[in-house]
Amino acid sequence: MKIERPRGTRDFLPDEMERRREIERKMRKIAESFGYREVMTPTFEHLELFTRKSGEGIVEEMYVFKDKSGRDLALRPELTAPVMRMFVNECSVMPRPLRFYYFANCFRYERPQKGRYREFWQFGVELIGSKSYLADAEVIILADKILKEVGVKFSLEIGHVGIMRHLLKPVGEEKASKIMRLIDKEDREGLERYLEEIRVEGDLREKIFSLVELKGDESVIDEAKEIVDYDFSYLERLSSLLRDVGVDFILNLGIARGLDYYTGVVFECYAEGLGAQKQVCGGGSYELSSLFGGPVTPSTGFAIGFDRVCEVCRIEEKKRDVVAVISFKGLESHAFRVASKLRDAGITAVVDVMERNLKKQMSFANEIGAKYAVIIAPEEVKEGKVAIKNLETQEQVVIAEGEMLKLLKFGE
RNA sequence: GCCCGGAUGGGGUAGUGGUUAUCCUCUGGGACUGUGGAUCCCAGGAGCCGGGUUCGAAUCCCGGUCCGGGCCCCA
Repeated sequence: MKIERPRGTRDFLPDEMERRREIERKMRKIAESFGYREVMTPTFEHLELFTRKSGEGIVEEMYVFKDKSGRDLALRPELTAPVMRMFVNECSVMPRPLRFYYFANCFRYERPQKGRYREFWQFGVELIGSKSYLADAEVIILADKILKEVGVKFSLEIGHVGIMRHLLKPVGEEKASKIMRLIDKEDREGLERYLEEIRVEGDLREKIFSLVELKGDESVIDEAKEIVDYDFSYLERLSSLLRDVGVDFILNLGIARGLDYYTGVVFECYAEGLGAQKQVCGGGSYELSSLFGGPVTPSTGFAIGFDRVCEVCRIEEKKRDVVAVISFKGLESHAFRVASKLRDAGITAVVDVMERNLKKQMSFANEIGAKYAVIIAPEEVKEGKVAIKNLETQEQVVIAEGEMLKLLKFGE
């Protein structure tokens, strides 16, 4: 009986891997051009790292296990918490701000769907240590640039959870959090019911519903000012800066987060063509450091759903040029030696390992899309020469082995 | 966790409660031991798993698994 892949996991064949690596390479390059440096954290962590951040409820959606000493561990469901743990543990004296990026697989125990897998990849950044709107601006510009550069069609929505939190101050923190969660879920009926339950009525109730509906260009800030007495200059300066540098976005004051550690600006990117799982990027400013035993450290970051990007973006894989080294029976060692020379020169060279006849070797070279065949034949070997055939033009020349590199030209 | 639809060689498929499961493609070999894409020949390889109904099940029924779509969730 065959053994199948576990549910929600995927195999990636060479064509697809080349494409994924190409997309990954572009993302890395852009992040690095902004001064972000790669970090890596463990594939599994103490369960508590994630429950402290997101609550006990998420245990249901994680791969949780005990190790042989009975420790509760979990495969990472995301990377912000691990990166912040690392920051608290080992980065306390590094100059601020810190610019980190990561590209790694994550695991969630959820029902697989289009664009949702149990093992999936996230590309993300964390900009740690600045409370300025400039930090949010940089991170948004970076996310925007990456998605544009890989050819994703998306819309960017920016909100600010501080505004709603300010409005909700009178109801107390706990109730405010619950309200934020209901807003995040877009559960308007549930919100209605809850507000009734805790007897939030009249003016405040109206204001909550009005604020949630505010979505559009910067004019929504003026409308919001009518609703809540809050310092909007942060959002105004951010909006203005983003416009100045050519980032397209809309403001959506209805964006909330179900979790309490988001502190200010939050943003999301939605792509077309992904069905229900259309969010390709989510981010915002947060404060997790103190939750993990470090000093209060304002941070901002985002995570891109790499697999979703791969599904909708335009990037094609880069095919490697290949040279097939073909030899007659008895000349295999020559073939291996010639192949080795080509490889040393940076060329991908494949030799026959099937002990096939010449015709089959040629046929195979053709099938794998080799551009050249270097043919090792008895007559030429005697004179220290090889035959080089261009498989596209069918031209063939005999040349001294030492000269062969000159004839192998690849388009670029 | 819930709802809907699927599952036949590696890929794509046909078919019917009853001999040896169809075709295409593919893979390996040969025709063809100094040269690729063509052709021909030979070989290889399949009814998701478990249970039930039946003289007989790949086919009908039930359960599970996996895939696709949707809900929930989405840190």
